[in-house]
Amino acid sequence: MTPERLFRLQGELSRLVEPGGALGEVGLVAGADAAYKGDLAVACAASIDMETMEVAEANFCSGRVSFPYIPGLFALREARILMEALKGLRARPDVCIVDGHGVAHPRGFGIACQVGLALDLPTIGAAKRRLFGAAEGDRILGASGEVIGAILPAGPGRRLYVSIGHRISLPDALRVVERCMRKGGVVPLAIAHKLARARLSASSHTI
DNA sequence: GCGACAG
DNA sequence: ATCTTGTCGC
Repeated sequence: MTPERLFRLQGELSRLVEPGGALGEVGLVAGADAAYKGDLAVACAASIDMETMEVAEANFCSGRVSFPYIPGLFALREARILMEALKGLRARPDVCIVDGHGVAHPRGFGIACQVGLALDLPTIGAAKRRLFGAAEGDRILGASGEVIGAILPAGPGRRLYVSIGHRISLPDALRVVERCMRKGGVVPLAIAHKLARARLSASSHTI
């Protein structure tokens, strides 16, 4: 599998992304993230109650990762383990926020798209740094004259790049993310991040 | 040729 | 992302 083949595949798959879909009432919003120690990875899917912003359920998946981190191919490293963590949740969340980009990607198919498409789940990509596209004004991320995402202020000197993953519109994605915003960042992602790191630490301390 | 480059 | 001390800001 050459890099060129992977690039072409991402481009083809990007056409399967559903940039809309009716996102009804959101009761559970999941956050998906992973922590690493060498090639050992622990992923956490944290389901958050949209009303209280409290953890309703959390599921983990640990394993070895073989693919290295390459900008643009992040999904090949982390999508599988994130999906396993998500599939293990007893209650299927209404939408999932993934730590990474959605369509704001060189080939329009970031990790949020891949996870959403594979699980047939509405997903949102939320990244702390830009990968593709250019800021158009203060709040819009665009490319080739198209809006590919939004830029949200996220604390002193910090920004959040939001783009759709699958089966959701950008306005709906923004509505969900903004409701999840706190001082510490995006609650579902912050929780998933914290729990993944805690689980990783606990497992590595086991003899 | 040079810079950019999710986690 | 992860490895890590002191340090700047509220």
